[in-house]
Amino acid sequence: MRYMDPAIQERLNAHIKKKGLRNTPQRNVIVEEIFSKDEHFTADELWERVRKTNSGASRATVYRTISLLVEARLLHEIDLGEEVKTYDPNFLDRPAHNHLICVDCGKVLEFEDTHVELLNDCLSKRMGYTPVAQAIRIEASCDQLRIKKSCPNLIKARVEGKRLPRQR
Amino acid sequence: MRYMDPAIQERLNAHIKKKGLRNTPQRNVIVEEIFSKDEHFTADELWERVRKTNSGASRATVYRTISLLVEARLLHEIDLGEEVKTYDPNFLDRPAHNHLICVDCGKVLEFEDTHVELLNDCLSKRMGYTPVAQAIRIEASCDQLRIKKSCPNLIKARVEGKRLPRQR
DNA sequence: CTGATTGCAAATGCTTTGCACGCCA
DNA sequence: TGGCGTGCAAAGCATTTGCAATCAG
Repeated sequence: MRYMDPAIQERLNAHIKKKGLRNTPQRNVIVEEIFSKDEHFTADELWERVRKTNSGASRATVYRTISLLVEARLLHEIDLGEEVKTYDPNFLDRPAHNHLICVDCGKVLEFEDTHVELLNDCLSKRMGYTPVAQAIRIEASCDQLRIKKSCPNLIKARVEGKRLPRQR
Repeated sequence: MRYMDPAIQERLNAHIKKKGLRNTPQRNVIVEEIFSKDEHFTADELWERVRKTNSGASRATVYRTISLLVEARLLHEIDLGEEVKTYDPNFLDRPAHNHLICVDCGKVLEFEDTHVELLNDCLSKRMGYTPVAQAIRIEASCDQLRIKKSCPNLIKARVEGKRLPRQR
């Protein structure tokens, strides 16, 4: 459990003011719910979490708030290779991070790496384009599982009954 | 205009045989349509192209054939940051390519770069995961446009009435 | 007061599916 | 002949939107 970074509230207020929007209790509950954890989520998962707060906020408002936050660049839509859209609330802390997905257990890890910048520079020189943003999804297999034949995440995922990645 | 690589047909036949499936004229028309160009496409764009062949293949069969080809790993779903799914028929030629999207005109360029392999090695050492696949989308601005105030792609895109990227 | 925001339900848009018929092997 | 593949229309599903009521500033 994590408390919401005050910088989020600040930036959101700035956005709201700039756009001539208003403050509402429903929106505040949803924003609080999003940024009180560092978990990735889908719209539906967020709606479930919001519902449990008994704040009365509706599904439509959840969707509208997500759009608002994405527009304000406080929340990012990320590509995890899933069918449904997934959102990531951690870009204020780590603006340049990307995602690694374990093909064995489905666990998502965030990473930052200087090779991404090197790649950007290289493309700039070779292709005549200057990168402004990148979205990298890396699917990888767990070394520990291959070597030791077991991996704590996989065991945990099975115990929790999570849907494991499709096998190839 | 490009002719379809015979290797595609071969691999598709192998997949069909292995799965106990059958050859049909509708499916052949759709496969031919996909691999006769190196263009990325959405299901709906493909359906339009197939319709013009007057082969009588239906929209449902277009969707079913796309699924079949993705499963056979002859076609890849790619992340261009669009709302609708986009498919790329060029992975047999260049299995490790990724995509750069011009934020000015929307043009999509394919690239391969050794830094991606370096990134993979690095993650392997640092995080204990061995990458098996990656999907990289880089958004970049056109240097020529910034320097010369004009870019042939942008002019072309405007003439053709293409929808330009949303401005930020 | 003004108009942004909300909840609800209906609408939307892409994709999948059930079914009966047809066709490949 | 068996059962895979097809077209059609209906269903599914996530997301968006119209509307009237409500509420913030």
